Amino acid sequence: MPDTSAKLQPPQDFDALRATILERKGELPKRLTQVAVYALDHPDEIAFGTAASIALSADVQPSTLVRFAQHFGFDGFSGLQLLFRARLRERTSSYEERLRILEQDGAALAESTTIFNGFVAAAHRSIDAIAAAVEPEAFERAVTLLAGADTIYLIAKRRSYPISSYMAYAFGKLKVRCQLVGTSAGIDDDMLAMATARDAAFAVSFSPYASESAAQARSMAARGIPVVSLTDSAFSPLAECSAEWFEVVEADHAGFRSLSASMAFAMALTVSIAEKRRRG
Amino acid sequence: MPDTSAKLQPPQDFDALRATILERKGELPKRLTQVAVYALDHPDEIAFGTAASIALSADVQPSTLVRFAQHFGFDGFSGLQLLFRARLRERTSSYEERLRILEQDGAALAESTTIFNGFVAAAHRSIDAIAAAVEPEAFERAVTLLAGADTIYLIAKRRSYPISSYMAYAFGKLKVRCQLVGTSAGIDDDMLAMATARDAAFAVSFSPYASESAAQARSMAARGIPVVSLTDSAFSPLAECSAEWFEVVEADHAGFRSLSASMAFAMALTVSIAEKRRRG
DNA sequence: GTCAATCTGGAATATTCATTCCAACACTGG
DNA sequence: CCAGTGTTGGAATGAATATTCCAGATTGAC
Repeated sequence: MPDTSAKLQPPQDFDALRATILERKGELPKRLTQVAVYALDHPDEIAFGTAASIALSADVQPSTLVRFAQHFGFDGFSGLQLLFRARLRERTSSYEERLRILEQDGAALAESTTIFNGFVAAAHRSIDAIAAAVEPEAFERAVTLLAGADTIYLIAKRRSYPISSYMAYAFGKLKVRCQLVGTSAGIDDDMLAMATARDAAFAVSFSPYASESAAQARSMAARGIPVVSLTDSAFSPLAECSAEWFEVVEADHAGFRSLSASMAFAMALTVSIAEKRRRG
Repeated sequence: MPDTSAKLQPPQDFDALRATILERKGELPKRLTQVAVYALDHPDEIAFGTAASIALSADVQPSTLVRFAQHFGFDGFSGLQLLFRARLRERTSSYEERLRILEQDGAALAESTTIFNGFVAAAHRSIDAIAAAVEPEAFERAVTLLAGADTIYLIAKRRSYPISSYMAYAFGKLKVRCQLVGTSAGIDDDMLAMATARDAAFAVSFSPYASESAAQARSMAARGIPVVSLTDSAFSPLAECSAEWFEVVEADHAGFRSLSASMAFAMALTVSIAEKRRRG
């Protein structure tokens, strides 16, 4: 029994284990690396699951889990699992602590922490708001409309641009044809001129509205190309020329809005469209 | 078999169980009361322990635990234990409980609605996860580091690009000098070559990692330019070459991840940096 | 291309665990 | 004091689980 790997002292707490794993990740065989990645990325699963269930979702054999544990000096998988459970017990208490701090609001906290907590809270609120504001029927209509289009034109400038750019990326992966409008200067209008009534457009614009986006959406609508839009007010210039439009009010922190809710909406729309196409 | 105690419907979540226990506490026999008290006082023990170990520390027999569970309509002790475990998982996100219901009753709804609800739930979970994962001290260090830089280089490709593009927009509004890397092909490396040790970089990359981003971050680090990064795993190539790095695990819905949490983080970082600069 | 060393998958095994069962016990009402 | 009903402890059981083992596959060196 050449106990080369038998560290007599297995790590005593989760942080030590984590450090050891990261340190030795280079010299690990393939399957053990796979376990290492899974373990650090899904610690909760390790804590709660059984060897069999974890093995399944990490796509390895149960025996590999045992080997992995033994490689780091544990008796078996169970010993390693104990550390993951201990971590969970401690973390929940520290998380509750954090929530308490968040509530009592920090005179004592670093300003960055206050800002961070503020954006986290704002994101939560925004997402709640959009969940309440979007009517399932309207969403379904929008999906049907866009799924039926030959090419989907994505119109967004400035602050909205990250949303359309992410949609363009996702559509690419999902093999849905789309055109991202607003990239390089100049060619936008030429691109839009090629759109036909068999296409459709999705426009995003928040106050203060980029006049260009509104103008482009209007001209599309005038040519019989249906427009779906995401905006932040019923008075938005986009609303009036859209076949369907959705209102998302991103909660702000200190006057700055994040895009968390819009991003969730955009992804839901993107995936729904792809799914509807796939089904015929 | 007088199944007087056989509630056909056992409590479905921890709060319901807790309520039921408290309600019926008076009419419980001695040993079962003992278990009830122990269970509500040491929920974590119930979640992780084995029937034997719990019995030992609650000073009852294992069989009593089973009887206790059955008394409340469960099949056996294991069924009850599941609730305690679920609670521990979901304590991280109080939203999840509410939203899980949204997710699971999708049969009657249009598919697009299910997808939408799924992304809303995933966004909530992601944001909770990042709130728990980001240490205030590390965040403050990252802010200080980036606020002290002459120019902030933003490195991100593909799926991460919307994040850096939004940061670039916000930095522009906030009058913080930055360079967005990854726009047009070719000039990226020339741009990065101009960076000096007085600058800093912020890199974002999620699995599957764009090798370009990692290489650029590494080369920056090698030239003494501090790198802060946002990524989704401790094994990310970004983690090892960063002065500070943050882990955000975006919850996924049907395999697709949105960027809600990353967006909130990015905004918090951006605004914090600007704020720190403004104050000197 | 061959060999040795290491790694991997999956069946076989040993252990641990929850559960059941029954005899002994403690209350309660007559 | 005596049934009768409900409760309790602890051993027996059977299921689930972690662990071990070995043959086959893979990798790396020469």
